[in-house]
Amino acid sequence: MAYTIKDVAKRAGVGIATVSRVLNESPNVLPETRARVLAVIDELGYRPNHAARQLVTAKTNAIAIILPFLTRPFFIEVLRGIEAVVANSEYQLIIFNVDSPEQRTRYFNTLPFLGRTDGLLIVSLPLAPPEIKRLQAANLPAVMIDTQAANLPSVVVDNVGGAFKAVEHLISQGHQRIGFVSGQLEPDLGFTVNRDRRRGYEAALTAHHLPLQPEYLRAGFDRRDWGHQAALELLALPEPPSAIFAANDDLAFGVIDALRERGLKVGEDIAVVGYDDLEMAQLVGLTTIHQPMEQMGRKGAEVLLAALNEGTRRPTLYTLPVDLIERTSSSSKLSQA
Amino acid sequence: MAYTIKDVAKRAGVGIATVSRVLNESPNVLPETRARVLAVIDELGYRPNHAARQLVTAKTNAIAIILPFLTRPFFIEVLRGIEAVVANSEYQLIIFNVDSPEQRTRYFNTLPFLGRTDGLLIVSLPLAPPEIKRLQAANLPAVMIDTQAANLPSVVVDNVGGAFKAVEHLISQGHQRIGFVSGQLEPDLGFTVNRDRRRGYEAALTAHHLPLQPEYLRAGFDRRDWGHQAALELLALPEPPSAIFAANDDLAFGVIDALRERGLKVGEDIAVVGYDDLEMAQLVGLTTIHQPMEQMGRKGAEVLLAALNEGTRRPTLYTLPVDLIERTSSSSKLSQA
DNA sequence: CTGAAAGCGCTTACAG
DNA sequence: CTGAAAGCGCTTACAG
Repeated sequence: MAYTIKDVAKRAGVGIATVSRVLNESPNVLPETRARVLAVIDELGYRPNHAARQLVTAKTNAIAIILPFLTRPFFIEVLRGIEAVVANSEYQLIIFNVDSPEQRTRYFNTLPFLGRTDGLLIVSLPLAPPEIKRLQAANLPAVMIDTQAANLPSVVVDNVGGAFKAVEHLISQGHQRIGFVSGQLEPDLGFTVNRDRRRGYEAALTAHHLPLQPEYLRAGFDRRDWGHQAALELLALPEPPSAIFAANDDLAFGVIDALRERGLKVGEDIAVVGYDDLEMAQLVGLTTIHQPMEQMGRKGAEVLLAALNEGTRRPTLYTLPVDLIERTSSSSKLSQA
Repeated sequence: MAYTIKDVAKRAGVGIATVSRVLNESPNVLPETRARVLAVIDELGYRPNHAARQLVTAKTNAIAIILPFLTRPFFIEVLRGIEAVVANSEYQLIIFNVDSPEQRTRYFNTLPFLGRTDGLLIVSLPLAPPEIKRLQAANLPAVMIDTQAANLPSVVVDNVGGAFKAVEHLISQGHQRIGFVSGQLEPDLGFTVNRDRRRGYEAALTAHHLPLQPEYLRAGFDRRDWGHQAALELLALPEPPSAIFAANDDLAFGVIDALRERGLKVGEDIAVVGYDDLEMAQLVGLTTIHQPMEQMGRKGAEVLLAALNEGTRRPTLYTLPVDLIERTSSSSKLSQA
């Protein structure tokens, strides 16, 4: 078996309390004692047992991140930001992927992270009031990212405002008939992105005195093939839109695919704007709304670590800005038609 | 504070050992006793303390995954496969991202996961003999994914064979001058992919009696912009290649960008083949080698869990197959030129 | 500055 | 089938 604190103490000729003090960098140790202990630790390759330490300190030195759809680029970027911050701390990162509503419910009912982590980072998953209560009862610091809860610090982006910017951009290019393609408005996991972005879409139209046309709204699924299908449906309309705003880049890629299939030149015959600014958006020349995804992760992790280290736990709302990135998919030469 | 096993025992009118037996599903408990204990557990919302359990059982119920470059699609896909398998087990997944050689060295020297995890999944990072020895000394089961170690179970794909397939495909389309764009052949972290794929490239040329032309080899960095630059360099050659094999899709995207900038039609004027079959490859019409990335993750996790649960720990090598996916970037109409 | 002792919350022989 | 007791490897008052 591995060496224990007793082995070190015996070999260094001190008590285990002294070894513990050296380990925990207590100032109350004579320099020569410390040196002797450190030498033995080094010699033996001793490493303190985490479980024992946890048991007595009631600290795990781990934080958990709970996120849906691990493979979607958005979440990956957020994860990357989180990881970067956590890696520079003393904490370890435990990951929980929640893909289905059942899984989600099970998680927040059993709180499997309880007692295994000192804090929680919840990405994009809205929490129901009883779930929030349960978290707080467990006294587990939590930070929400890309979603918010009344009593918890939350890091969000302005989805309504971003969508507004996107649609206003199309209007400024002369478009009057603008379709909106999105995922479900009331999805299983309770996301509000699609709804928020639609609100921005509607607000922009209204602000510019354009009519809201129900047939231009295509809410379906958060999948590229839905973007494809929705675009075909829009094109089949008696009066098809001259521009399409997709609630995320992935949908936009599906839209673009469909338009090309129909022989339309994106950015010339019809304009497309996405949302996310995935890496691929640049390659495709997609005008889109850039979200600071990695920065959301960083910010969330920083807020959590601050709460953990300094005990600051005010339920602040951090809203990160979004920007319109203009590319060729919405170039203006067509629009004045 | 949270309830402890003592609270449950007292309230149920039994000893703590009996509560423990119920918790651990020992058969030696009278059904009515069990029922009473379970009722109290439920009533109190009691949850056993992990640290205490770990301390006495010396099991953490966690496994760690160590991977580089968390955001690269390849690793994400592997991670996804791992997560899917681990989520269905009793284990939790701790993630360590290792991006720099210094970080890498530090990790394998300090083994920060030691005592925090029951097993290790190492993705793509080759281990030096002393590092392997250290792992084995720590008696920590480990499985290698996309890299191999002599004494450890390893899940790999046939990179040499995949590259061979890719180049042979180009040759079959009539190409004789085939460039090769890759990342560093001897990268800091010790990856061997680029080298392996180049070996496949060379083997295919040799097998078909084509000359190896040093000026067609462009080894630089694993970044899209290098693909871009390398392509420009190849085009500037007195006798530029008629086809380019890129060691991964991301490089291929850079290559394609450059070709388009130069006014070349990919798949007509010049052929391009990538490696990885990223989601984006389909959108771009890139012919490429498909790797079962998620499956590699699954397989690795399964092997590790088997080792953990059943104690099977034979150092088996699992080689997963790769396939050529033909798309428009290498369509044959040009090649007979 | 340092050591002996108590205690963290469990599991597991050992008796019965 | 069940309970009292020992022990896992630490940290932390408490004395000195």
